[in-house]
Amino acid sequence: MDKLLNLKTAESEKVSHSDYFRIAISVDCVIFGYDKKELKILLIKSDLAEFSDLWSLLGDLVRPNEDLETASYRILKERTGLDDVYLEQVYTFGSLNRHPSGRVITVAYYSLVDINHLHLKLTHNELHWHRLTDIKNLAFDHQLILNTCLQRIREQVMEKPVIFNLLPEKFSLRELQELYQSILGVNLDRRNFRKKISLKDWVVDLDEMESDVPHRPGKLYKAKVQLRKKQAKKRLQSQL
Amino acid sequence: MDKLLNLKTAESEKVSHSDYFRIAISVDCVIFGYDKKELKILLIKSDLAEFSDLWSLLGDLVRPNEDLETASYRILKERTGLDDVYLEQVYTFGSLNRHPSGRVITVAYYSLVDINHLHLKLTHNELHWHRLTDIKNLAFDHQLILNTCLQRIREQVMEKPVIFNLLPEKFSLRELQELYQSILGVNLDRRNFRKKISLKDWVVDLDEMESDVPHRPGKLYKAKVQLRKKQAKKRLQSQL
DNA sequence: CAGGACGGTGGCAAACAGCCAATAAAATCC
DNA sequence: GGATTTTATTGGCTGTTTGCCACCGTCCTG
Repeated sequence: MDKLLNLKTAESEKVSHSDYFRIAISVDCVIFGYDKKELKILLIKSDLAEFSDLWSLLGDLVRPNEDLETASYRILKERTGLDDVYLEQVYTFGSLNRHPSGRVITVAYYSLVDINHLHLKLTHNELHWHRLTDIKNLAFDHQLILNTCLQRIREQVMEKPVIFNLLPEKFSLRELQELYQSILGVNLDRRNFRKKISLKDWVVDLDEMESDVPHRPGKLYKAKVQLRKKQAKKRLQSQL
Repeated sequence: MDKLLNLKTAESEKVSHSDYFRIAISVDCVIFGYDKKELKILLIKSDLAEFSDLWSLLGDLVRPNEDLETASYRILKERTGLDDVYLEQVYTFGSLNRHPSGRVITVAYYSLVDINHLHLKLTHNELHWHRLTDIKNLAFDHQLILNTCLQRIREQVMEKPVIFNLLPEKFSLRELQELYQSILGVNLDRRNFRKKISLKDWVVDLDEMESDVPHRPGKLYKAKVQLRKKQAKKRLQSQL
């Protein structure tokens, strides 16, 4: 039950109505990319003195007139220029002291983008891709948020065809396998991998070959379905 | 990135600092129980005129000095008297118009309680257990929240030993199977079920028998591990 | 003491998952 | 252009898991 107008309980414990509006809410996006056979995360230099020289996730406060998804898409659009990306809510973090400037509850989303298909405005904000394996100390509780999102994506990557959002439109099975290995952190048997992928019926053979590779070129494939913004919304609504 | 003190972006779009504190945050608990071979949900009569005669989930606004889990436990304690329950965050709902009285973002939790081991204060608040199959129109977006939590519990019930929170301490394998069937909405083969449970190593044979049953009594078991409040906290922290 | 309800148990077949190696095609190097 | 390197492509064997099925025993009730 939500109650705004019925504050009997609250009043009896000396909490005034306006106190309930002393909590701010933000979204933080764990933006995954994939390049040079490594999983990357997009981070920005923290703008808080407490965390000077630390990196943090991309996020912002939620505005009174936008819903959570809209806020996430806004952040992604502002930072990456993309607005047709895969985005999924993961978890909400609300510890009392997670933000040094006050009470901020944050809703974490993960996002998957094709790192080579976007051109960041890297000019005046310190925005950079970091290898997952290099990330150590993040500002706030962003390390926890990142770990939680990574765990979620690992769970989902074999269940739903989300992974293709990290790849260019055309890709070889070798590239796909290397990406899976980066995400899961294990090596996969090539033949078993190809069997499993073909069973899942997620990719379409394009009848084209790689070019500009220093070895025998492989066949190119594309994703059969691409889970993106619109599809994600439909999916949520269908839960009703 | 969270920003409270750096509101350049916001100001340039005519959003003042105080606007960010016009969003309230609540938690809503989907409290599952199990009785008479049916899955039940604990609901309360909505106290909003807009939703008169509709039932709603148990929830309340989050206080400025409590974190999300604390708020959920407080609600459970207030309503059910229990404070050692299994509780898990599921999803956060933040549509603009989900609450008729203003902007309220709510974090949904599901909870599993032993329905026969608690004595509700059913006196002056209209608080009742409802059969899952009877629930039709809930207040707010609570039907969506319920469906989302139900989906989550269905995903988790074969993965983690959470289900025992719905049962009394001692139970027979038949009771356990019937509970699984209620949650999953399917019938299970008895022999396969028993094989699978014994493989999972979640239960301990108590060397006791059912009594007061109008048929041949079965063996009684108890849960080997009980995921409850303290364990849940440890689990979250270990993600760090 | 007969009937009803449930308890307890295992084997067979199909699908799936993990493991392994040999040949072919293209690029590079000399 | 021949040798070398790198990767592509493909299938069968094996152990494991999953799904499906039926009978006899025991306790209770009437």
